[in-house]
Amino acid sequence: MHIYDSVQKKKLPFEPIRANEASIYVCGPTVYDDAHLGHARSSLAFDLLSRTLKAHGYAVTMGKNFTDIDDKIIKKVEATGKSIEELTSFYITRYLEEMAALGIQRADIEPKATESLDAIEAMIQKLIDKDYAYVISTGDVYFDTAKDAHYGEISARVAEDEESQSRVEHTSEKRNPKDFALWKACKGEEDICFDAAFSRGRPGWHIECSAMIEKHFTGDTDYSIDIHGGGADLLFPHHENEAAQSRCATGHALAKYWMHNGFVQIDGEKMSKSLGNSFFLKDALKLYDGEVLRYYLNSVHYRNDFNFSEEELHLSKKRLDKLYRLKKRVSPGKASLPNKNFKKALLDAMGDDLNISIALSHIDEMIAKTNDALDANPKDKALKKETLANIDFIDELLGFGGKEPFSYFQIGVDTALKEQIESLIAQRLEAKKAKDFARSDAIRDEITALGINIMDTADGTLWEKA
RNA sequence: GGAGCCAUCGCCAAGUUGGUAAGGCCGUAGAUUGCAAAUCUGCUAUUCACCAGUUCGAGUCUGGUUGGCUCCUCCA
Repeated sequence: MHIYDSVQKKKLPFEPIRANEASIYVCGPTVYDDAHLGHARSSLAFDLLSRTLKAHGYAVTMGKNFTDIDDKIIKKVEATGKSIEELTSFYITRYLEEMAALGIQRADIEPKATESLDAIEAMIQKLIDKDYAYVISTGDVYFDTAKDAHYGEISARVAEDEESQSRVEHTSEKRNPKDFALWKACKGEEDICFDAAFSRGRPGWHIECSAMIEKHFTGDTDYSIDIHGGGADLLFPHHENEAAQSRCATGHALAKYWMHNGFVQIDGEKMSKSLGNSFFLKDALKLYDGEVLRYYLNSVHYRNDFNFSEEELHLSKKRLDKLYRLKKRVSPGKASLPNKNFKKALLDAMGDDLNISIALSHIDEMIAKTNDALDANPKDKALKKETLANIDFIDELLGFGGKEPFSYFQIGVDTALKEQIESLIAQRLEAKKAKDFARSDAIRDEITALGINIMDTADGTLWEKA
């Protein structure tokens, strides 16, 4: 299996620290607001990575944090009058629910910053002791980038360029403009802060991840974890700083491989709060089924930017529908074993840095071939069982196709409507039997007007929501 | 101003070490159907933003041009 390392900028064979094991840590959200499609894409990308590694036989340990202490959270606390606990646990719960709707498997370790303060304080203290960090008069603690010879290697940033044209304003007693805060001392008495040896305050953003990884993963190996993931915007400064802290504190590298997912864009621009073009996941899930969203958001390679459009989403659903129509055709029944070649083709495609496009094309090919064979021999039981197993495997590896096929096509149809449809179909059948095609077509129009498509098959009339 | 990514059919989108353009949607012709729908089959880029170069051979390598995006501030 190969993955693309965004530090070395090339595809590398995946050789984990420990044979047959894979540890992944992904930067999770700062929980001060609802998740948007961009969060979904990142989660989806690393869910796919985790599933792929598992299918390739690795025992995966996935860690994903929640940043639950931060300026933005504090602002929101002040604005809403809610407690920080109340606020963050609300968004964490919602985040987990929404991700579950997308079929994302829960991480094995889900640390929160506020529950990792001991590890954070310990790591900062270690950096101070080793003289990689310094405390200024306000009590803030900064990382001294000049002391780290390897600083800049993660994001491949030239050391000289930052000063003159940087958009960052530097004030304070920082020794170097690139130095970043490990700990921010509290300023007012009302501030939300915690006691630490160096000052009363709260952790900087970057140190959290390093400390949590250190706490939950690190052993006495050359790297703390195998793969560190996150959005492409985290490469600098977040991951650069994480790597520096961990390297200097622990004496070994943070991650063996770094993977970054591309952005979700709206009309060709990055979706972000500041541009005001965010599409919240909760709103998307009101309009579309989570599985359809998952299929759509995963249909483009994780490293590419993803231009979201509702039109494309609908087209994408058509492709998923075909899989479920096939499933309908081979259901109900018991799955046997997936076709060996098919399974291998999917594993190979996904094993090549998650080449989802190739995987999907194999699925489409399998669908066409199976339909063809079923047209020729509708009672091929062995094929039906194998097909069910193929679809089970798709669900395991890619996370779609797992629903009961009849219910998939009835999402959003209530019981009353369902009864109405079935009654109309029965009436139409009567008309057809009497060869009263004018009437049967009129009934079909009536059904269509309800937003339902029907199709006559050898097994009777089937219907699905348009 | 600095750093990087990207540009493939009407649309979405693959394309390891250069070897003669996957797949899906749409469209179209046909099989099937009372008609549809669904399903299947055929057709649909001599060409990969543009220019020049290396090569027997380039979408794939090199240089340049144009256009788009991202990072350098919180950000998935």
